[in-house]
Amino acid sequence: MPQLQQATVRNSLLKALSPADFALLRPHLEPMTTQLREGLIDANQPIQELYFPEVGFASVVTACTEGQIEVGLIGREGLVGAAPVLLGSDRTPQQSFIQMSGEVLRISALELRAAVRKSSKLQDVLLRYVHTLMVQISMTVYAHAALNLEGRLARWLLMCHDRIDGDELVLTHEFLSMMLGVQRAGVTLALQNLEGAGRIKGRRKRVQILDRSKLEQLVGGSYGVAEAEYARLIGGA
Amino acid sequence: MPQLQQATVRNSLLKALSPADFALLRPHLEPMTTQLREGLIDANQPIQELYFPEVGFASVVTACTEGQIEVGLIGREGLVGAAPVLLGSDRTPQQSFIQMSGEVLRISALELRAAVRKSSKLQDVLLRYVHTLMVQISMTVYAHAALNLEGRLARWLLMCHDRIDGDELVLTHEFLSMMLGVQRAGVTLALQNLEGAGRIKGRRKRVQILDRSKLEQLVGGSYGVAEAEYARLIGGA
DNA sequence: AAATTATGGTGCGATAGCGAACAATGGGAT
DNA sequence: ATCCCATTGTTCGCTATCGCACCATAATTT
Repeated sequence: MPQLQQATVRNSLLKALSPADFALLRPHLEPMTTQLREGLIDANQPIQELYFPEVGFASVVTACTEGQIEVGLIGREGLVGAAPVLLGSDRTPQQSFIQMSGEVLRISALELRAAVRKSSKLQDVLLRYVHTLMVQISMTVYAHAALNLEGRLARWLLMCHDRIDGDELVLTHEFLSMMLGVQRAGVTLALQNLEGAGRIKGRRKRVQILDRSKLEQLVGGSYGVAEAEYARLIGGA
Repeated sequence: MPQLQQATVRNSLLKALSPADFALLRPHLEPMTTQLREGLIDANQPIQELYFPEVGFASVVTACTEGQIEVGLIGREGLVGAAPVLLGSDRTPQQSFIQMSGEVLRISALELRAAVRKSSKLQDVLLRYVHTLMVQISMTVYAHAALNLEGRLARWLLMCHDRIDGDELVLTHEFLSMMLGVQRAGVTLALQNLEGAGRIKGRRKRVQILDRSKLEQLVGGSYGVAEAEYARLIGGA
């Protein structure tokens, strides 16, 4: 297997590292394909590995009494498992799994911790990423508190769109309903509204993003804040 | 003014520090009384100071288009401003202000950063605290997504109760309604329900906690997770 | 003591989303 | 080509909460 080149990785967190920091991680990055719903981080279990998504993305959810609620989305801009491990906990009550299949670069928690100890610059970048994740989660609170289903759906579509190539998301209404914590029929109606307004185009198992700016009108500012923090602190790709 | 003693501070994050780490911070801690609604951290402004609450607590809110929504609560267990500063951002899109007046120990961001650079053990403790804060915010997402007003109110009361001495909270329905992102009349009804079930006793501008376990029944597991992480990672006080 | 303001209590129509059905449809399997 | 079933579309009554308005009561000021 050819060594990974920083210029060819698609994860923008890895891209943003200094060449020296990337070299620290490179020997320990293992490419891996991911399947829909594949678990990456289990709740309250020691975290053995972290994952830099290259294609596809993962959800971070809180699993509570009934059903799970998504709190964050991590794609090629991030690192799944970063928050607990970088903050010094070997586990977390949250859970992460693949939401859209693709590829990740896996690294053992041990090696990541060692690399971070060697390079404080590396630690700094990753901690700044954790900050953007915290902002994202905070905006998710806002979205649930202030937006109706249609608005939350619009926000979710925008965030997914950022993390894929092209304009077409492959997912079912059922799936969306779980992530947003609402019933499936409600998703169908909300999607129809979005489609009627020319914001998206729905096909079976597919949602095509037609007009991002029209979607952004619905989210009451809950989209874009975390993204701006990322651009400011990590890199403006 | 007498030097602060670690044994007599009430902030449990300061208490949890090693004596050497506390000594690093001590010269820079300035006691300060706080007023209701006093701003501690402004949104998108350089953070000059951080605050260890001693008495009272602060809210972290996301200010968006319309109204602000509370995402977290920081009292004598924590450090206001910890998340952005420890994660390497000099500012944050969120805002923090005093929710219940009292006392804080103020420290300049400059001095805190310097101390953290000198002692990685100090940094580790503070980062673990940031982790617990992240968990708290995640559970706030869950609360908004899965609980009705009564449940969210119960959770909020429990969290406040942890951060005060005694059983009586001084606050108005109006205030609660802003924090929970609902209308004032709804808070009145929810409080009446809680009171009818013997969980609390309401007086004008006052809410007395009568039965914590009955309150915990309403929150669907959204209370306690962050607190358990704190006990596990910082100290079981 | 009277006036004023802040706070809490209550009622009513409107709406969003739930829960639970059932119908229609498209695409993969055989 | 046909069948089957996952997926999507649609409907209906129900409940929580909103938005608004109005009144009651306590605290504060004069």
